[in-house]
Amino acid sequence: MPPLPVTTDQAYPLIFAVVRRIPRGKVASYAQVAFEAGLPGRARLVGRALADAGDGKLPWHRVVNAQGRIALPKSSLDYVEQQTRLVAEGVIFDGDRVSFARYGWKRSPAPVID
DNA sequence: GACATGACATAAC
DNA sequence: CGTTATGCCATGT
Repeated sequence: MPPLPVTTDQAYPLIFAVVRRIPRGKVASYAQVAFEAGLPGRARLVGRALADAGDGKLPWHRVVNAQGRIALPKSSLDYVEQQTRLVAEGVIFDGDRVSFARYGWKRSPAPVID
């Protein structure tokens, strides 16, 4: 079955709920947030949701693009804000990128069966 | 309704 | 590393 159609009014709360449970010091990609929210393939919608957010409590800074980079113009104040907040949480930038291997949020760490 | 734009992703070259 | 192309979906003109 194809993904159920969801209006943005319904989608935003789902997206925010996922973003809210990204732990401190961890990051998630837009695509991952969309996926966890039950909206596969809607990464762009996540970006819009965060841009529209305005909720001061929302840890929007823990969402970066698939390359581990901040998805904002480097010249923007929001860029600096996001980077500063991440660094404050202990995230170390490798140049302008963060390592998903070290800081990527894994909802439920898959137990390795050997 | 066509067209452009964007806090995106993926693949190909 | 880079650029281009394609898919994607909501908004604004």
